[in-house]
Amino acid sequence: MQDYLSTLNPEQRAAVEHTGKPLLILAGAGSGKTRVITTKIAYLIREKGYNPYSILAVTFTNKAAREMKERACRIEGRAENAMLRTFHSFGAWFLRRNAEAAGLSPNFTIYDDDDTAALLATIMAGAPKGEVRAAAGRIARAKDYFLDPDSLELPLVDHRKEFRVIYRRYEDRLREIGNVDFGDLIKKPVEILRNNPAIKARIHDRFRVIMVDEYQDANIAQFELLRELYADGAYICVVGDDDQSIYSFRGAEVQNILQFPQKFDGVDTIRLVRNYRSVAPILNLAGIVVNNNAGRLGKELVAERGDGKTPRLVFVQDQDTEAKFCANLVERAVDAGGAYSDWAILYRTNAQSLGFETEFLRRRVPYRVVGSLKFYEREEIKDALALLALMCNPRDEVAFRRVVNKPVRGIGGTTVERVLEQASGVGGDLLAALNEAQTGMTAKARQGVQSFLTALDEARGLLAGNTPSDDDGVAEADGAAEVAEIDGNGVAREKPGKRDKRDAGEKGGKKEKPARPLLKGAEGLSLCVAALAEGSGIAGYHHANDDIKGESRLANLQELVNAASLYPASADGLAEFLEHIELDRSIENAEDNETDMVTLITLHNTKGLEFKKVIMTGVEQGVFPRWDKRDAELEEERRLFYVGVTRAMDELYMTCAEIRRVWGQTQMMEPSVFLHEARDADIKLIGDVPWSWENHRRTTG
DNA sequence: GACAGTGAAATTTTT
DNA sequence: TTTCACTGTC
Repeated sequence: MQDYLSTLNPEQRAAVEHTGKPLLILAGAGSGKTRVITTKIAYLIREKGYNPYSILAVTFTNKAAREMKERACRIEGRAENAMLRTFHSFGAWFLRRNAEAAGLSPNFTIYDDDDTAALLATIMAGAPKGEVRAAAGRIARAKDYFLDPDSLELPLVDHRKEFRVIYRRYEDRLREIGNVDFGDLIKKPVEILRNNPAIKARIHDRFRVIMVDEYQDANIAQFELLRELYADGAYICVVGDDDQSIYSFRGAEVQNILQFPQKFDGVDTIRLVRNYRSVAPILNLAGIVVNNNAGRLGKELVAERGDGKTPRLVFVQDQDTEAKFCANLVERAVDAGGAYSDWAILYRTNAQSLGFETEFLRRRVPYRVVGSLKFYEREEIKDALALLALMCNPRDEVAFRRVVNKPVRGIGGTTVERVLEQASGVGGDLLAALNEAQTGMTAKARQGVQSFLTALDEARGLLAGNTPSDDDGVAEADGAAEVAEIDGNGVAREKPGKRDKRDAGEKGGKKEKPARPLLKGAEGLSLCVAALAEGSGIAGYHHANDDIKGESRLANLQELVNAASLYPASADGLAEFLEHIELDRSIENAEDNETDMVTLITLHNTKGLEFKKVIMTGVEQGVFPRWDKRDAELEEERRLFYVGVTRAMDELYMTCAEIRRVWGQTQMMEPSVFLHEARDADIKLIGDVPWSWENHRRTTG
């Protein structure tokens, strides 16, 4: 009758049916972890009578969250109402509903790492960009570890006493602006729950089941959040694999999973060690290498698939040979009836993808590069998003600075600083301050300010429930501005030219460019986005750049406009759109999944994925692991090796080059220490085995 | 504010 | 080698 349970193995089934005490599921690679979680959600609803509404399951990636929801719903439709989110998306959800308790307005927007660095740059005026970035990183790390500017442990992140000051000032500025950064999405909810018993009681009342996927990647702040969310009598279940912890450099704390049994009362532990993904020799190799790590919980995976092809270690001359070898291998397999999508090329650093791309392009081997799509990091997209953010929150200093004089409208640094100063008089509203600051400006600057404010106003007017404000004497300034623009400066040709273009659109004069291309066919929120991009001049500015450099920035803006059409044209819709973009930057390329292509991917990005055939490239000392890795960091690299190897289902190849060009210099390479550690595994050597490898074998083996 | 020229630096990065 | 941040000039 419960046939959805009958396909589980005994341990999986025990994990699914477990209730009561806190549960730690140690799930090795390929042991059916996602299956267990999704089945468990269905089971709790169907068999244990839990209201789906009372179930919270958190993951780290949006992709994982989506997949979990989809799979859980396939087993039990009511899972639709369970809350399956990423940690950060849950934090944002919680924070919007309890913004007041954190001294925030619910219309806050979320600063990404770039925004954070931009804000910090205004605090660390004059500091080199690298230093600002580093400090921004340490602030993020401090928040990962749940440390305040006045925490005693802050020196563990940065021992310099200036850091405390900088962190404090950063926090103060962020509060004044009324926005949050990624770290706040976790840290603030913890603080709210600690300081507001009523809110905490409400949350405890609601969430009776808490589940966490990839628990080995949780940081301290996330652990604290779980602790606050967890109510007496509720059920908590975390799933993870200490051997796959590869993000400690970003604050993930392996101790969370290692210490879980000590941190919660009466924890039950279930190990999932049957691997259904890889053939035995691959799993054996992975196990032998990761066994060199100390401080593991320790588990031996069992290859349910049994024996299979022996992993190959391929010695190649250099990186060009390496790329050719990969292309050959793939082509030969495809000629024999295989698919391109069976294959994945793994590398340690993004820079290594270039060689493969060049070779694959030349050979017409179809490929996709995972994770390199930086759509939301593009200048034009960030500009448009800053305009939208400013509309959402007129106190957003970072957004304001970014777009106030782009395109150039005569608002220089001095004016910007003056406006920021004045803004404190109008509750931090930078647009109001800008409007007021016009009195001291040249007519030209005033014209620029007017068109900027008008554009924002018009776009806001396109949101339901808003009408453009019709005050401020916008009309009066126009006449004077016209005059000023003409007698403005020596670049006589440029200014009138721009005006011509604008007029041409309306009068149908010049045909080459439609005046407001983005507005065509826009609907929903995209109408607002398009109007803002056009009206602010950002679209025109980047279109001009396209003409010169042959880029496709206008097309990218068009993409953004299209994406917005899914949201309602309202203030809430806008906030939702911005939040979605901040929290989920993965671009779902529907074609990618359907087209037959080789996957090029960094080792880090492969977690959670599997491929029939994997080529792990650049397995050389200095590249993987990098030179500077020792102790704990070396162990993390080793886990990365483990993750890479265990992605492979049927075939694994590892390539090791004799020489490699690094930053234009040719270097002699040595096989990775991980390969030496693997030498007791069954591996087939291919190519010219280097002297050092044989030598090492003789002396140690 | 846009440019050319110079010199130093160069991971991984779920959110 | 490439990329970028910084500097000085127009």
